[in-house]
Amino acid sequence: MAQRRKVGNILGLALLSLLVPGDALHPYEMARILRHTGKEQDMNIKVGSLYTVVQNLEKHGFIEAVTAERDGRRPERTPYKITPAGRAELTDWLGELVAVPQHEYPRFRAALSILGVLSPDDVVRLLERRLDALDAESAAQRRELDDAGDLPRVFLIEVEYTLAMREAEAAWVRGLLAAIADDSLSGVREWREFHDAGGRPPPEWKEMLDSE
Amino acid sequence: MAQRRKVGNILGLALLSLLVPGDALHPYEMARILRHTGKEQDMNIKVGSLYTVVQNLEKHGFIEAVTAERDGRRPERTPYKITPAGRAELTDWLGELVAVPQHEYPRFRAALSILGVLSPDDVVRLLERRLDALDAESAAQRRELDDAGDLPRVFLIEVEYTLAMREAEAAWVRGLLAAIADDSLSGVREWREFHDAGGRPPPEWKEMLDSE
DNA sequence: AGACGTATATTCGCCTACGAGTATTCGGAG
DNA sequence: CTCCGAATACTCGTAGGCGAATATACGTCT
Repeated sequence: MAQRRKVGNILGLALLSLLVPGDALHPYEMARILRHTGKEQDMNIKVGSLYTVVQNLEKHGFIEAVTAERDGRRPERTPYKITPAGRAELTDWLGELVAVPQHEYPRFRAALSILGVLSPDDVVRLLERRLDALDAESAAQRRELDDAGDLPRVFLIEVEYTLAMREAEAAWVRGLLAAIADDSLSGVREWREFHDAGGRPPPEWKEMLDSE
Repeated sequence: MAQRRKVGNILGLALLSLLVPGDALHPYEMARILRHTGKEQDMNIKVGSLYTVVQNLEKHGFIEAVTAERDGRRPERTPYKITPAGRAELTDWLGELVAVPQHEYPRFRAALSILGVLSPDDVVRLLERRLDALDAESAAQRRELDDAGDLPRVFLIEVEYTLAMREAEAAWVRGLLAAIADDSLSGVREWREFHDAGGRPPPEWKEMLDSE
C-alpha cells in the first residue's frame, strides 16, 4: 500500500496531527482520542494497525519515544512525541493530499464498469435501492450537522464534503434511472441482447472494446 | 481487507465477470484483457495480486482449473473456468455493490478532517491547486468521452460517473473557497487563532470536541 | 546466424493490516 | 471485602498485497 511516503497508512497522518501541540501521548491514548473525536468516520482505524503505524513512524524518525513511564500499576506505557522531521512530513503530506487529487477506486465505480453482466431490469431495481439508502444517509447526516449547530463550521467541513458528494451521487443515479426509463440512454437494447446472449459480446463490439 | 465475502479483493469480481461467457482463461490472459479494456481505471490491478486472487477464487470453489495445457513451448498455463457457485457469487456481490453504498475513506476527506493544523492561507493556496487539477482532469475525461462517441453509452457509465463526481467535488471546493474569501464560513477567525497557538485547541472548544 | 528487445507466464518473499488473544487494574454492586 | 465486568494497554500470528525476480519463446535487425 505504501508508495512514495515512508509511512503510507493515512492513520499516520492523524497520529502526527495529534502530537502537533507537543505533548507526548502513548498509543492507547491516541486511539482513544481518535475514537472520541469521531475520526473513525474519516479513516479506517484498527488498534492493531495503530501500533504498527506508531512503530513505523518511529522507525523513520517522525516521532520518538519519551522515557517509558509507569502510572499506578497499569501496564507499562511508552509515550511518543513528534520530531521536527515529523512536523515537516505532516505539513508536506497533508498539503499533497489537499492539493493533488488522488486516483482512488470506489467499489461502486468498479461495479458500474461490469454492470453488463446483470440484466437492465435487475440494475434498475438495485439502483433504486441504492438511491433510498443514499437519501436516508444524507438525511441522517444533515440532522447531525444541524444538531452540532454551535460548533464552528470549519470543524465539520469533512462532513459537509461527504454530504455534498453523497447528494451528487444520488443526483447522478437519479439521472441514470431516468435515462434508462425514457430510453434515452443509448445502448440499452444492445445491453439486453448482450445479457441474454450469456455475456458474450456481439462480434461487432469486439473491435471497439479492443481498440479502446 | 477481506470481510464478509470469502474473496474480498474487488479484482475477483472482475475476473469472475471475464469468465461469464464460459470460456476458460489462464491468469496471464485475464490480466491482458483487463489491461486492454482499460479496467485499470476502475480498480487497482497488480499482477502479483491477480495470481493470489485466482488461487483464492479456486480455493473457495468459484472457479476451477481445466487440465493444464501446453501451447507451443511457452511456459505451462493453467486455464480456469467459472463454476455455478462462481456465477452466484458474482451476481450477489455485484448486486450488493450496486444496491448498498459502502463507507469508503477517500484520502481527501481524511485530510479535510485535520485541516486545522495548516493555516487558512496555506489551505486556500492548496485548494486552488486542487481545483486546477480537477478541472484539467475533467476536461481530459470529457474529451475522452467525445472521442469514443460511437460506443454505446452503457459501456461508459463508469466514466460518466467519475466525471460527475469530479465535477461535484470541484463545485464544492469552489464553494468552500468562496466562503473563506467572503468570510461567510464561520469559525475562520478561531481557526487562525488555533493555528497560531500551535495547534492547541482553546479550552472552550475542548468540551465540544470531547462531547461529540 | 547471433544478439537484443519484447511478450508470455508465473513464483517468491517481504511487509503491512488487523483480528484475536493476553495481562493488568479499576470501579462499583452486593 | 470480594466478585465481576469494563477499561487499560499492548502483543502475536496469519493472511493478503505487491514489487521484483525468473524463465522461456518469439520477432527482427544487422
